[in-house]
Amino acid sequence: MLPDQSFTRNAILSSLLPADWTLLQPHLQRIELSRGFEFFAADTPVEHVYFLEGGVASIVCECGGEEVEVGLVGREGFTASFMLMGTDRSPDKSFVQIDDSTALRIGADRLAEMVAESASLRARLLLFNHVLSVQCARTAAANASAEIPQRLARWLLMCHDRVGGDVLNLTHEFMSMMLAVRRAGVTVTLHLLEGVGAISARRGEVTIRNRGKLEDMAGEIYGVPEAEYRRLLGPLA
Amino acid sequence: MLPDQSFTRNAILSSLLPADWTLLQPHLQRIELSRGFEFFAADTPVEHVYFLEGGVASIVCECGGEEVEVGLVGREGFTASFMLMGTDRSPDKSFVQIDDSTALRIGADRLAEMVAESASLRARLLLFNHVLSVQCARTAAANASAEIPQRLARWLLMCHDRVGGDVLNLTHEFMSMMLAVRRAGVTVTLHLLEGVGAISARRGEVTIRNRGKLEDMAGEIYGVPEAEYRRLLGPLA
DNA sequence: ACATTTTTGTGCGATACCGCACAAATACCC
DNA sequence: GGGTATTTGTGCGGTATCGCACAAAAATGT
Repeated sequence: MLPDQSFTRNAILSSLLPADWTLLQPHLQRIELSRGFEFFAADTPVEHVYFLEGGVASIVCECGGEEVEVGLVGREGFTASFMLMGTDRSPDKSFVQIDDSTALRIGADRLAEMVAESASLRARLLLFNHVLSVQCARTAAANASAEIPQRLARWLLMCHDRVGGDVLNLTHEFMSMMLAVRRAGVTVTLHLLEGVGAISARRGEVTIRNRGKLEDMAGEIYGVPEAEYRRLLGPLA
Repeated sequence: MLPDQSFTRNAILSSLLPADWTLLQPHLQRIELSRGFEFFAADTPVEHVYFLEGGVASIVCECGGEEVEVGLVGREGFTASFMLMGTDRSPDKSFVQIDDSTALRIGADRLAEMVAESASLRARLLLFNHVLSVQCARTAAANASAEIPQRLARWLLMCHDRVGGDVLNLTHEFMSMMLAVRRAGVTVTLHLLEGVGAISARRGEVTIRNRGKLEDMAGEIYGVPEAEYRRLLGPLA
């Protein structure tokens, strides 16, 4: 059966008013996430909204043949937040980046109805959308002015924030696509981070060894969206 | 006195339902925009929301000493759209980039009340917020993968879309800050665009001569947010 | 008319990153 | 256990962009 509110690891769901939870709960369905699954496609009506309980979802722009990541969501939020704005689609797309987890999903139309009814539910979800906007703005700034080591450190930190442990299953190739840099550039930068003792890397796997050092490496480009989340939605349980 | 709905050049206001216009109209105040005026500051409660009737507002991140533009708004929208998400502040800031125009402003608190009351008003404003998010995402992608000529062409097009005529009053220094590139880089790139016949430039002034050529130069990185605007909010009058 | 400030043109050496290419290492499959 | 596919390590030449610096040109002030 479906979990009690206190037993989902999704931070938004578990912070809802009991009344709003009661509204949603009957329509939630637990789904196993698998690598590469698409939450929504570009310019296509979205079917479900997913409240992740772990793992990471990427939001990417397809732009000139390549895909560039513009957002990252985990159990602190949910996918397809644009549906709160009154559109059923977006020019971006989103997919599972790190799996090994579940999500609770609900039909997008159904959620839209409930959001229209309950102002408190709406308010909670809109706050997360704001945080996601801030994250995207910071990504734009980082892409314009930061160098690869800073950007990669920031990106690893954002993944680490959303995954249970310290081990991230990622290939260099994949990271290079997300940051829109050369694969070989990722390889040498990972060696740099390894040399400082911030991480250790093996085939298809990055392990966070020292968050502090990663944060030092990222500098000012990491932290603002995270602080905004805590300010508006509270600390992650 | 204040204008009739059909006489404001702001596209959002003039597309509102008459009932919503009646709600807002008594609280709107017309303001002359002057270069550098701040619509909102970082991490500071916003006082007013401005519906521009011309000119351009920049939204920028302050990040590591420098300012990077992450959004651009003109008479097609309004400032401080984050207030729709239930927050009174944001880590970014916004100011007048191109003046010579007016705006209709309303107290942010008052607008928040009205948005809470009127679902139709809320819906209209939220749609613009979505388009702004798409713009920001595209900016993030462009910053990651496009070169200066493409980025500058895109930026000039976005300004051109929002300003009445073909003349933009801008210094190289200012454009270099917005794109987070070297001032000298802007100078040579403007010469490049001039060489192709896309623009002509004089001290503190860029004139658009051939939009088509600018669009060719920008390529795929221009156009998606603009199409999303037309899809959801219709063509600009 | 002259001095001052702002803006633009231009050049030079450094460097971060690219595209490409290929070998080595590691996982996978039959 | 041997072949295949994937992932990673590494190097080389090319280029976009940087940081800096300085002079020319254009506006501004008195």
